[in-house]
Amino acid sequence: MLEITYLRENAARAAAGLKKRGLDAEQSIQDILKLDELRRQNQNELDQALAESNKISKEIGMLYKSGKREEAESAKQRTSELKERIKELQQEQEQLKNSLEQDLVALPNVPIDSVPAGNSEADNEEVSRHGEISKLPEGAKPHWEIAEEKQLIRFDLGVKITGAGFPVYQGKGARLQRALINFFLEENIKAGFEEYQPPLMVNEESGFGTGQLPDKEGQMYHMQTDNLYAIPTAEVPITNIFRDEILAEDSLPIKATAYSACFRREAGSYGKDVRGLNRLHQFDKVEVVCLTKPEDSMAMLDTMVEHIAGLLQKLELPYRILRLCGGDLGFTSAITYDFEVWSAAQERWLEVSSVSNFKTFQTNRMKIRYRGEDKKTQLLHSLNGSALALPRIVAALLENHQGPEGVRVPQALQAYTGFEII
RNA sequence: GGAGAGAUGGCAGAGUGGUCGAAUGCGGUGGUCUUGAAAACCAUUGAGGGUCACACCUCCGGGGGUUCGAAUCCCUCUCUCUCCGCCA
Repeated sequence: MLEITYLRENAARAAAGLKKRGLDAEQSIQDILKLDELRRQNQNELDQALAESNKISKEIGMLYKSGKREEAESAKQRTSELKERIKELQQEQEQLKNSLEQDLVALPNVPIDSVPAGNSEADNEEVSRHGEISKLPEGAKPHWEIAEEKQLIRFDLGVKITGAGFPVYQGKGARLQRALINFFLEENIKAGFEEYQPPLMVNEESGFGTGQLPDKEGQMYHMQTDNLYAIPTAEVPITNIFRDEILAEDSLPIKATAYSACFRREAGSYGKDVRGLNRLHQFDKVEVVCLTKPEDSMAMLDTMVEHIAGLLQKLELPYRILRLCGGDLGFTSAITYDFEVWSAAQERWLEVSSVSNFKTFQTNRMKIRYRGEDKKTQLLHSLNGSALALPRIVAALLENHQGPEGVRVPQALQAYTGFEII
């Protein structure tokens, strides 16, 4: 949710920024500012009426105390009209607040200056490309065939016990998963992130906090009996840890990492994109979440990008970094870098990480603040990224590192797998 | 699943109809003292809205009600804790 104070002062800038998303928001921003104006007017009136009413009440109290019953009774008469007026004003205030909130919540984050305009993936900017994209030898296979042949991932068993999109990992496939999780966590810890193990289910409030609710309600699994949601990413519980907190300046920046299973209904996505590990209902991911002072968030974004790039390099995977265009940007993000690894057999890029700076968009909703030197509370900036999502990494590892002897485990990972060849 | 207790400021914990945004203690901050520190003492210390700044308004788990007036009374919801049962 954008800050109303920001809109008051930067209406034109905001509208220009939102245009990069292909959104003409000029009118709705004007509407919001108008509502804001009305609301404040109304509140002024209401406050005055309340002040008056408070004053009279106090007087009545004192009159009773000094035994002047009659005067007190007559003072009571005066309040009835005032009470009516207060009730009216309060109802108006409620309505104004609601519509203001509703309109405000409907606006996506304003992209920062460096975000290119554009409508779709095609307009994303390739920032850099790393590693060799080598042609695979004759007879090379897509990951799902390798996984099936070597009994690493049992899609059939997943279907049997749960359903499509819930694979069973077996033998070296399971050990590879565990190794990757450990590898990512250890690397993140080395980079200064603190490890957390969050709940895999969250309440409604947390869903609202990070913005999954109410918009993406259908994307989460919902346990109706207890009204809990299975997390689509560790971002949700981790960021919500800090909801409604005022953090001490010297605890910043917050750098958190967590492994979690992630659950996504992926309603409406079918076709070849869902083949193998490309898209699942349950998958593993190690996430990083940061909270910084406003002035530090862009530097933190760079640090995160660099760190994630390092992970992919250690896995010896060819990858590229994209700066998403306005139209491809998530609702809450001000700037996002996507990491894509090359799927050698499918001959296409697969997204494995998305690193974003949300500025105050999330923290405004969650009221995550800190107290600066001037003693005033101020909203923090939040950032997060995958470091990394496993399934597509596994797909890329199997495909890119396949050879006549089997699949080669990258050096950096061998300490975690305990084997060199799959 | 059964029974009970509770939800107040960073924490602990008073407050049962009026000057209570809320005693007290701890913690935090500033100061006095000290070579320095500790201790002691003094002062200060919730959040949000509003304002150029004040004034002023709102908030004692959420919602509703009674009343001139509610942290305090009533209704309702949510959550937490304790005991018993079951169980990894």
